[in-house]
Amino acid sequence: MLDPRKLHLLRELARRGTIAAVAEAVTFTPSAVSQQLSALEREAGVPLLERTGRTVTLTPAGHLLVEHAQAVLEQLERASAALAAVRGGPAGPLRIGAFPTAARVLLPPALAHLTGAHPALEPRVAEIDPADVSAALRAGELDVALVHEYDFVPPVTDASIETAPLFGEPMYLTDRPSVAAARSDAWITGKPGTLCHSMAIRACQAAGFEPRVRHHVDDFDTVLAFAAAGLGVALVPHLAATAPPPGVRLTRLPLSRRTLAAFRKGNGAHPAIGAAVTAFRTAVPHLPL
Amino acid sequence: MLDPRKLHLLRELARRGTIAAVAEAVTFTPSAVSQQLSALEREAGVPLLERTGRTVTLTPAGHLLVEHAQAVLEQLERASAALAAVRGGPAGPLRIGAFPTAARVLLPPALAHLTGAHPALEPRVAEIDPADVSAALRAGELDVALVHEYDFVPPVTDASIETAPLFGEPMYLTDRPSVAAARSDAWITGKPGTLCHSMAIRACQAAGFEPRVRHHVDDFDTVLAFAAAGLGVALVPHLAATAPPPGVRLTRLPLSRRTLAAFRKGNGAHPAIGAAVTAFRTAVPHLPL
DNA sequence: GGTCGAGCATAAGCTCAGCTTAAGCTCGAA
DNA sequence: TTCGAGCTTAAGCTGAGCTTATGCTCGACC
Repeated sequence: MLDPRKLHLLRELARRGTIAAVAEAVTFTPSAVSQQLSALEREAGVPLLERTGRTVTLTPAGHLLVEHAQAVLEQLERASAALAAVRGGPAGPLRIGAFPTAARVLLPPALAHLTGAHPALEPRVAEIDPADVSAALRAGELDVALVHEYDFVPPVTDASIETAPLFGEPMYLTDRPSVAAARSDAWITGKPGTLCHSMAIRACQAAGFEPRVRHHVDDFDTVLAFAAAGLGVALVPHLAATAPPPGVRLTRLPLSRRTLAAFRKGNGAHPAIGAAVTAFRTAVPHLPL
Repeated sequence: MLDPRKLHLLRELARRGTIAAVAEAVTFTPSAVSQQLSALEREAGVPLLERTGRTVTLTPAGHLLVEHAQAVLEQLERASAALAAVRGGPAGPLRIGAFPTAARVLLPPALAHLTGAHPALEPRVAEIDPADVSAALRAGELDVALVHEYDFVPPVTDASIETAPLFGEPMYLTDRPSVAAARSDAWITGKPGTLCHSMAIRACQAAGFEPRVRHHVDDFDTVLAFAAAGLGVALVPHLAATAPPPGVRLTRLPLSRRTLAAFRKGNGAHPAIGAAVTAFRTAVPHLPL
């Protein structure tokens, strides 16, 4: 019988690319991962990995098995969720990941509602950029996460992750009437690798130019302070722009950002996940949208 | 993460009813099964078994988990079948179960065709009554089995077993024009617990009487010899009635028997299973139906 | 073109999950 | 009341699977 633990390692290898990265994700040594994958290959009776020097890539058979691993792990997740549901209402630790703006604006009322409704639940929040959410969910470091997706930026596209939409909000540009009008300005974006960074780049590309990025700042309050000081222009979401500093003029753009809850596929039936999504949605009407 | 091996034990317990029977099926000691199920309960966090004295029954939560176990094991079976397919054509051992008539009539030409088309395949045949097929398939003692279903007898009804129809044949009654006309005769049926036994009982019940069963004989040649000796009447399928002994008159009834190939759900994509079903079907046209 | 470091595999050793045997408990049947 | 079928618990042993240690390969960098 195929071992789901080994299948999980194979799936992680398919996503992360190196055995070392898989080992880090599951807090094993690379040696252990290597041994497990070798054993899986032996049981499979067909090469799954191609070793070329110091790198390793999946064979077509490997990719095929990853597809099946996905289905198996999803079913196991469903079974666990069903057990959690039969154990009773939401209880125990619930690890929540959130991007900074959500952590500040959405989570306080949501968590108040959540712990009020389910005293046995122990929510634990960690800040995380949406770009890293899929990996953290798959690795079991998080149970549910708040993420956003922008126009121009592909949404979470991971077969093992499921999302539930929460709300949308418009985007604003500082001090210019349109993205095209900021063609020759200095830009303030998020750090490379974050979703906010990609979002700004893609929006400018869609307007026909490559932005000149001068400052990499993740916190939108700081971004607005920079803009107020005339250091550049930036795109900010509504939630971060309810009280702009004096001297910053915001123009609403035909761009939007959607916020979603993400969790492992098959885990949606888990009562704690359901309670969290409900709490998030309950908190949304109180937001200054 | 839930362990599929433990889930398999729970599923077997749901079918077989006692820990001792499960242990016998998987060739463990009852102690090992008991320990594994206790561990599963601990991981599940909810009672799955109810111990009342020396017997054990599944709780509702236990039954729920069995449903999920079924889905998980089916996905694992699919994954294994996909690997077997990617390994190449049908090869290796293939354990085939068959009821006696099929073993004598259908299997010789089917196996000739099978090994001719796939020399790397090593078919191994074991005679088995259709009533025991599901358990043997689930336990992994067989890979594919020939079974039959009669009118009046419910077909294989096991969520973990899948069937592929092969052929149907009419049934015959010895020395009487109809079942109703044999109301007061002595009957020859299969041994209690076999499908042939149930079939005869149900057919008589449908005709409005309870048969007086005097002889329990499984082999249809022997049955016909008994009938020729005037020891009773019997229902025989066409395949067993192509050369009745002198003195036995056969009447074709509006009853039929269907022969099917059975295998574990999810295993249908296994190349050896596919090849076997094809071979069975190829052999059917040569049968004296 | 050496040198360094990142990445993977193998060897050796150790720990613990999971099996067996043995013994005890419970309950229905004779 | 005794016996046996069935489950659990205790104790011990083996092997799967982890770690550490070591060696190999190859691209990057001076």
